[in-house]
Amino acid sequence: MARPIEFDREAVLQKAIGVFWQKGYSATSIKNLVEATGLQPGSLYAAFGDKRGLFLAAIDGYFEDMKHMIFSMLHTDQAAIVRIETFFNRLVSDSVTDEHRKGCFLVNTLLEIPVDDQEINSRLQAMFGLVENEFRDVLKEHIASGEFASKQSPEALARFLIAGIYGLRVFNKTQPDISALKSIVDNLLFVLRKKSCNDGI
Amino acid sequence: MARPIEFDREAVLQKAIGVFWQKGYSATSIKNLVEATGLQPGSLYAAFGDKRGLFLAAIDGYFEDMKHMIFSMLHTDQAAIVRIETFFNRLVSDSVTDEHRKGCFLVNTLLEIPVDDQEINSRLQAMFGLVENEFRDVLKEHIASGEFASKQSPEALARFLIAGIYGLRVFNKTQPDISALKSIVDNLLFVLRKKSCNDGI
DNA sequence: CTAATTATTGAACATTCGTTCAATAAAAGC
DNA sequence: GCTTTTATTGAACGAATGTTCAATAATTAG
Repeated sequence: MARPIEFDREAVLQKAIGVFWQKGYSATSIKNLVEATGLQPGSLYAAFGDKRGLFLAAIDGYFEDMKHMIFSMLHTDQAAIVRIETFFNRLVSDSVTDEHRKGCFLVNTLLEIPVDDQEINSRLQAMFGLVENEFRDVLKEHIASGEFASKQSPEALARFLIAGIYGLRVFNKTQPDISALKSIVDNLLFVLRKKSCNDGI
Repeated sequence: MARPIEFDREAVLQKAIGVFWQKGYSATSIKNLVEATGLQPGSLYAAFGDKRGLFLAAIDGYFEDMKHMIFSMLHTDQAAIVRIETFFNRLVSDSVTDEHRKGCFLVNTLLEIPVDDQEINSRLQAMFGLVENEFRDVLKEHIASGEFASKQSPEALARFLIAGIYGLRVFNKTQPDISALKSIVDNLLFVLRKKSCNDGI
């Protein structure tokens, strides 16, 4: 019935994610996106509305990828604590591997976008909330396993791990040192390891 | 001999810090700075060179203020662990007080500026390194006090606390909740509290 | 008061920004 | 083959960007 779309929307989106991830929203120009995607401005606007629309799509696309990675690590038949360890080990190895040290696109965005931008911030909040709930569920299992006795709620522990993820991502920006990151992870997970001993707080 | 400068350089710098802090480097325009400082472009350029020069001065000015606050809390006659507790309690109360949730200007900048900007990143690295060393010294005292027995080095523990600060600052962007922040701090400081028990890592 | 020096002003500069749209190209229906 | 529909192109738009500089104002030295 009409001329078909020539480009692969998903491929274009991945290119856009790469640019926004590396440069941030404000520092990314349409010219940058045109060059990276190979699309002309008109096609970009027809497909995504405007720069902000493309950015929102980039955030969503990134989170979709991230969600799959996280789920694949947290939903295995291993012990709960092992799954969490796996997650953090992967976070460390990914951090040192990333040569451009881009960190987490969502964390970067969270700090770049002003808090009064409700559209973006409520999205980010929902995304981080979803990850937090994933950890909470795994921590429930961990507690139920009897390997770990604490008065703390799985919710509080999940928030602690989420803050730990943030800390690692930012730390990697200043000191991309694998042994430093590993020792931070060790201290983070220490809180989840001992049977008693940790209720004096 | 000549016409004297009318404005207060320090006051202008503080205004500029406020704008850069709230909006970030890229999203801040000269117009924003002109409006905030009350200076005309020409005066701004005469005093600070260019936008980047003003930004660098803003970073330096912010760190100077921050350094004084940190030093005042970490150099008291209280026990080492109490000083660290004081620091984190202050961090939490400041976080929830900050109605614009601007977080830490330096952390925001760290995530905004690409890693290949050596001039800015080496400054930030030096600044965070200085804070890390402050914590390391207090942690040395803490270990020496005998209140805490661990195989871990004060350096590793300092890195852990620094990552904890990062984590708290980012966490506050998504969930500015005082009890959540407090529980994160509790878990952070738990690592420094028990005498033995924490060397199984 | 005059001359010299420097600060302040704000209009003007060349770019770059995000965005639009008429012209063109490519497909499908008849 | 012709019409219809939609995708692609890329030049063009006004607005905003960071920066400059000639004109003006304010001060001191002599």
